[in-house]
Amino acid sequence: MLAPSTQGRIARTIPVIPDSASAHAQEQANHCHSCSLRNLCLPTGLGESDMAKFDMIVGRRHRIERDKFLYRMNDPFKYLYAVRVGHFKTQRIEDNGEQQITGFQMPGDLLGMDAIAGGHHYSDSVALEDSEVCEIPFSKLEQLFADIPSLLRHFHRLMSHEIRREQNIMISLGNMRAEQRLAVFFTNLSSRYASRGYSPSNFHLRMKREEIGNHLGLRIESISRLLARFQKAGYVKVDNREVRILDKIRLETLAAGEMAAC
Amino acid sequence: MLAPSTQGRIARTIPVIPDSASAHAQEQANHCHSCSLRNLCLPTGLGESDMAKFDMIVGRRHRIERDKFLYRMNDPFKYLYAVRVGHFKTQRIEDNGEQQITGFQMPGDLLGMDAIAGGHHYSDSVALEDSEVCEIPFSKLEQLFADIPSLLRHFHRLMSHEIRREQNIMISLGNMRAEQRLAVFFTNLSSRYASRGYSPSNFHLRMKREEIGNHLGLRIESISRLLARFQKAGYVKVDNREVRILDKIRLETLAAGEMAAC
DNA sequence: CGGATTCTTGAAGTCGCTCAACGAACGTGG
DNA sequence: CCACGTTCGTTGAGCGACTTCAAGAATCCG
Repeated sequence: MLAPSTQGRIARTIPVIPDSASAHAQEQANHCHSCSLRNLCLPTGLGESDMAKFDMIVGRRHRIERDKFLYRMNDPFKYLYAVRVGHFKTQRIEDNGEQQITGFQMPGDLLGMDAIAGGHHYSDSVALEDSEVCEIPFSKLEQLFADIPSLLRHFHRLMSHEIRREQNIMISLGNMRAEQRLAVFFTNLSSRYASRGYSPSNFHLRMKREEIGNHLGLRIESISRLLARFQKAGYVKVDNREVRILDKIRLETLAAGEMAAC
Repeated sequence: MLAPSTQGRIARTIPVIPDSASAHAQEQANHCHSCSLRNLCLPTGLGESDMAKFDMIVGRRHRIERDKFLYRMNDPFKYLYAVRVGHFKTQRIEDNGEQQITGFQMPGDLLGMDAIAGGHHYSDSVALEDSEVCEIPFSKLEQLFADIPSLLRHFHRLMSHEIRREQNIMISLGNMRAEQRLAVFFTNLSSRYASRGYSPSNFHLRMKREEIGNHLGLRIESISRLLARFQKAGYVKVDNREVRILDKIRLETLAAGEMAAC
């Protein structure tokens, strides 16, 4: 059954992935064709035989514990990674300590594309919970592009999509009020969960308030106050990191730039 | 002679490109191998014969008048464009009127990569002065990738580089004070002109104050005030749109996050 | 020249930040 | 299982950076 909702009271350390999907991932660990993410991930749209070829080059599946790094800035670049289970954040930390979380990744998302330009990773990737990734050797991927034009085409779409995603964040950071930024953040999370078969109205935040704030260019106190206001206004119900979207329409209106009445 | 500096008092409508380069572009309009931008542009690093192949697929060179659109959001995507002469801005305008200038492009920069994902352009591209672009049919480019692996590799580097560029803007918008953002903007412009053989310390702003402000998430009045402060502090000399960087070190210190003394 | 656009400067206002204190949840070790 | 230190989150009061509003100066360009 698709569209399992994230569960209610789960201790933080346990990956909040529906048991069925999680078990599924364990059992059929090594083949894209049986992976539930094959319609989101890099091999999307490949035929049977091409997907098998792709499968051949995919390296080991790695488990990354919570708070551990998948890669660090300036690490040599050899692999792209596809998130299989769990959540990650990518961040850049400047010499002077300035930090920006550039994105949150969930199953099906591809990590490491910003490393291609320089041969070294350009950001850190940190697991927000115990997670798993598929390791994709980039040089082998490049060889495969010659064989499978549709794989190349999809890869370009993914990179282009990443550029778009970042443009959207630029709009958020450059143009929007705090309230609107947070509304956009929630609607975005919601639709990403929806396209992965999870509940769009009922999910668990894998990141701290501080990380949300950093990503949105706001302080932790602002996030806290905004959540309180959203809740008071009846847009959402927030219990610790458990979020229930109560008024999707109003939230989307906020995200579109309409000011809140309160 | 390389490193020509931009010139002093030039009317706005005239492209502020050194005469020699401009004439060069006119005369040898249709071949990458004689283009002064071949070390920045898409065919960078190709050998003679591969560059000739690439040259074959490059379509017409277009002239775009100031304030005219190279493409508009939602236009069907057929071509990437390489800036040959002049400057552009790319912007996204949301339904509610929110606008964000996502970048300023100069000769050698590649335009339109955000369109690959959806088959339609995701932003507007507007000429800031009378400009010229080379039109690169994307479907032919894709075919060529099979022939010229090094072209594909460089294309990936360019897309990855675009992702990095936008991450840097995210840091600017999310983490930095107004002062620091402007300093970063200037040092960035400076180094881009330097890598194109222009003076890094003496250049003409092709964009309005308002456009700088929009790009940096600030109001036009803030830009104006900051420029006045920078000038008073002796970091730069600003005469209308003519900029001379007087204290490169201090400006870079500001850009790195050190607060100004004033 | 003269209207329109762009830019500058000042004064007042506001949104989000800083600082501070407290409370809740976690998780490690007894 | 509870105790206790630590991390994380909430709330309030005051402040400051940037915005908004407004007016005027400079520049552009037909």
